[in-house]
Amino acid sequence: MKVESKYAKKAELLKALAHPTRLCIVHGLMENECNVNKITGCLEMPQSTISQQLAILRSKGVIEGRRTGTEVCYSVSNKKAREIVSLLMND
Amino acid sequence: MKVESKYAKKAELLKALAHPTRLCIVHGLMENECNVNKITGCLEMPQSTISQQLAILRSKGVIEGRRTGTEVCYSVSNKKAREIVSLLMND
DNA sequence: TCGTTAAATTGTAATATATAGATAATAAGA
DNA sequence: TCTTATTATCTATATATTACAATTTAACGA
Repeated sequence: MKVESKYAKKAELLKALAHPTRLCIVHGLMENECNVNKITGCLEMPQSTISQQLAILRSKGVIEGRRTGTEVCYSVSNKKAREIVSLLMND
Repeated sequence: MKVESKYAKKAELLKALAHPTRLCIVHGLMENECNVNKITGCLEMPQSTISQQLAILRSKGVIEGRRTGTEVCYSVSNKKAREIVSLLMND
């Protein structure tokens, strides 16, 4: 792989996490998986905004959701993301 | 500290690193400190572009430079940034 | 003081990202 | 099928980021 694209790829993951709302979502999901509704309540933002941030995290492979009925339960599926957030938030 | 601002602050660090050029610079500086000129040669970009990225990293406290004569030697001054980049790049 | 080298700053156009309201899709239950 | 709950998508707008050329600043030696 070319050097540039290696860094580009890695930077993509950081970029996915480099936003207060998304960081908060991922950190929250690391402790307990939950649905968009709960997150929405927590973050005091319109549902569409949260849903859009979840879509970004999903598209970058950071999280994944499984649907049960009308709800979607999200969890952090990316190990590297998990490690980075732990490292970043521990203190 | 408010929860939002905690995440905002942490996200700032990630944002500083979340760019291919900046990530490359920091990773490079972790192995050997060097001046802007060398980095410029490495990355094949105009000097002003590199200098701008260095300014961003500096302003976020990721790196610091000490001047010797006409040159400025940069090094990674932020421990957390160092750890994140190691974690991110190791594989 | 001039000229040279190295680096920082500034101006600006192109591009990307964030946000929120409105609307659509999906699933379940009456 | 109609209604409700939950989540996703569309669209418009505001804001931020990025890249580069041009300019400026800083340090040095002749």
